[in-house]
Amino acid sequence: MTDSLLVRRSPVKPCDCNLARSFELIGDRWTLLILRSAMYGVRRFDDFQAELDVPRSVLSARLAALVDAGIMEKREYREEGQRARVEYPLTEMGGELGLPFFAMTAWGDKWLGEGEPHFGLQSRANGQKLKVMLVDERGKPVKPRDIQYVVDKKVWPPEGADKPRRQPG
Amino acid sequence: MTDSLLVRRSPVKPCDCNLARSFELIGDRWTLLILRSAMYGVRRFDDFQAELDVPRSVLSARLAALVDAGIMEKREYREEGQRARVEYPLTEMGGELGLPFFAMTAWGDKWLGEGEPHFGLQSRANGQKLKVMLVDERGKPVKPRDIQYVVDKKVWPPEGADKPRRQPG
DNA sequence: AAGCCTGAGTTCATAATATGGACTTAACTG
DNA sequence: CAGTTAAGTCCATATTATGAACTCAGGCTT
Repeated sequence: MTDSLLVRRSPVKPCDCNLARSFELIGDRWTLLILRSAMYGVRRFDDFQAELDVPRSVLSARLAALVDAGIMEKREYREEGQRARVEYPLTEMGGELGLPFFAMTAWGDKWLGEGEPHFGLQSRANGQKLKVMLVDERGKPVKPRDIQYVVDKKVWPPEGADKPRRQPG
Repeated sequence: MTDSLLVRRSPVKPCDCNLARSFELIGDRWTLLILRSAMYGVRRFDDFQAELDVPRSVLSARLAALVDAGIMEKREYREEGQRARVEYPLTEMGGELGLPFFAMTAWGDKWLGEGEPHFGLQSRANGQKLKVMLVDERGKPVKPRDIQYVVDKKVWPPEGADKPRRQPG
């Protein structure tokens, strides 16, 4: 009965890892906070600036990087009888960060929250609360104990070794 | 038929937001990469250092912060006939970042990946691939169109306004 | 027309962090 | 006893962030 295997390297090198790549793109405090606001619908330079109190020069650089990455779009728009303005809406790519962000919100609610969380999701159809889960191909929820990592079609860590100490979920 | 409402502030102030709080704790490139490796089972100082090529002084500071936050634990252990060593396993709190990280991985696979992803999850019981989804209280998957934001028990954005341009999922 | 306001930035001097390499310390090992 | 390994610390330099002030264009007011 060994204690759990000593894992000395990740099975996916950081440079081949889409999680690591994502973090390269958006894994920085201001970028994440900008995206949080964007997810709620904020779109204008000065509104991001006022809400987050981010230095204007940093905001400018971060928005440019997000546009460059395809996560936001820079767009001119014109309200009735107003001059043209700039807005930064999320693209489809950016919008789909909603799921990881909501999973992260749930984590924060559980581990950092005081009292009831302010924010949640519900079904428009029946008002039921929604949560993020791991499901199998039939849509059936899976228990944490039943989860295995797979790397390049092989179970990981290799046979004989214990499973990693922690599993998602 | 107005164009979508101009949202000028998030409905949850950053300082009251558990998502923003999470980002304060772990929203930094090295911290995220350290946690990625930790999720795969890496636990030792030099192994994090070698895998990520992170400056030792930065690694030291980040690990201390993660321990302080309760996300990792600093622990002495001793292998058979070896001297005592230090390891940094994830706590339960840290392990539960698996779900948001996996959601993020799926996003990266879709939008940044080239070719087939290297990493996935499967059911131990039947080998089925697993994915992250939004489900209602009965465990039924929900379509993106059917999702509403709720802030302090009220639907948001307020009635009359359009929904935010993008929805999670 | 002159001056004011607003949104969306840019510029720049200073402050805070990161970086990389060398150094330290405490067990073991041959 | 000298060498090695793991887990750090220390420090000079380089990079990035910060905050305040400035720019610029279009529209509004009188």
